[in-house]
Amino acid sequence: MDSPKDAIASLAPDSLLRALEPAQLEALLDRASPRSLEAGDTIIEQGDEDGDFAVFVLSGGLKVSFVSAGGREIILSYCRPGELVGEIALLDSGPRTATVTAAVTSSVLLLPSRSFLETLMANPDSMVRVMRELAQRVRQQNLVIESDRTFSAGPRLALALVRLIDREEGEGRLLYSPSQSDLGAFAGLSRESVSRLLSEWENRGIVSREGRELRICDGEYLKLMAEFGEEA
Amino acid sequence: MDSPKDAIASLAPDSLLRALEPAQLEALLDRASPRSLEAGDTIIEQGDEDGDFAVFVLSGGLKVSFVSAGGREIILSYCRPGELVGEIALLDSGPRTATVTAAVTSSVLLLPSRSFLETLMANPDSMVRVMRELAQRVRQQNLVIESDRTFSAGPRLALALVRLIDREEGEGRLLYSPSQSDLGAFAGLSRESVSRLLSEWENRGIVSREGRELRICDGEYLKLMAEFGEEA
DNA sequence: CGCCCGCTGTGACGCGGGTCACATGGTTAA
DNA sequence: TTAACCATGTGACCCGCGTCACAGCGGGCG
Repeated sequence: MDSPKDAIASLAPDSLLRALEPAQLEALLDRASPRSLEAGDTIIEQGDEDGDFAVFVLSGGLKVSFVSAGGREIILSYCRPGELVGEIALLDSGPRTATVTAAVTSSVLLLPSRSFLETLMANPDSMVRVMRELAQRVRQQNLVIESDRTFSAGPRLALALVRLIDREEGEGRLLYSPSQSDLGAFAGLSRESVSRLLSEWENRGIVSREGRELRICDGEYLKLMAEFGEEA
Repeated sequence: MDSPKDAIASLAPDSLLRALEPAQLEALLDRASPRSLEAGDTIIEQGDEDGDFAVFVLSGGLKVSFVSAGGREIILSYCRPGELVGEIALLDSGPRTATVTAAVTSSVLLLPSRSFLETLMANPDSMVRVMRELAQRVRQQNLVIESDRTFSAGPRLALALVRLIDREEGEGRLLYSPSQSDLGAFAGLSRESVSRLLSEWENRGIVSREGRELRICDGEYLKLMAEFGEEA
């Protein structure tokens, strides 16, 4: 069987829900609704006022994005199994500011606001974990702001790719197969620039493409570029 | 007298430390060190490994910044009284990624990691507040990323100014008197662009300058520009 | 006083990358 | 098959803003 509990057990040991006491986990799962998503399915929509739940990723991967004032899509992050999404609107009870869609077939757990907060309050340890996750997110965003402001197109795309590398699958596989438009929205570039950069990198042997699949050949190089800029 | 406790009492009612039980506050203050800062004094340095304390702003204002890979300064935010800074390194026990200096004469409270966390754990309510503050920060950063990516120089500078408006002092006063370089580092612009924009806005009556002091005349206009772009 | 240093204004120049336009190829539906 | 659609390649153009260079101006200090 593939009950939520099994899925949780297979996650990283420091993942949020694994921090809970069995009894509390049980109680939380009782009130949570599991849900399966096909690639492209939307689970949270930008602008929703009644965002009374957080989403916990059991398997697959979610894409967090919003459309900016200019009408362009901006992809903020991709969430992996074990991560929590949508808890921000829940914490400050504001409206949803981003849309969350499945990047690939995924299964998630919808945690209703009330029971989620209750469980947290009853388990300070897990609260520290949530705070830690928020802290990481702030750090990650600082990186993106730095990258946006100080680097040219190459390093920015490099950062986007590095953030997409699948840490489970070996050999430079990505979390999913993004279109060039997606990469652009993630890196803050136009689709055309992405296309030109990828061609160049393919020639240099940094990435390769088999069909529509993108493979990272020299991840180290990309990491250096993302951190230090064009000529590392 | 102006003991920390008095200072705290004068802060916004939803501020973090005011959430504590009197006994807990007492205990925390016992282990905290108050500190006075002159404008320009540094209290946290980017790269510090032993960042075992958070900083609570009692009065004045702090500037949070770091120097990017390109050597340019990036200003992430300005902290007002009642806000907490430097808790991120503490939560995930990473190194300090930003430098914190006093923008004006300020008084702060240094909260040692241990007692801070202990107090939080003992008071779930205050933990929720910290989470809320982190959530706000994430939202704010999303805004900055959006602004960086979709807007030209004008709206970006507008956002920087809006973020600097002093909500206490009426009449478009700023938190402090930033140099054009500071504004550039905050908005992600060159010093020269800031200069040109401010001149233009002064002609249009949107801002005014008395000496080195910058005054916001039409804050609403700036807010619109920051949110929707050049021609609002 | 004269000197230096930091902040500020302004012109000229160059280039990175966004935008537009169009071609190609692969995939689905009629 | 043809048509429609989408993702992708690529060239040409253009303009915003960063960079460089320099000038004026306080203000502090020896």
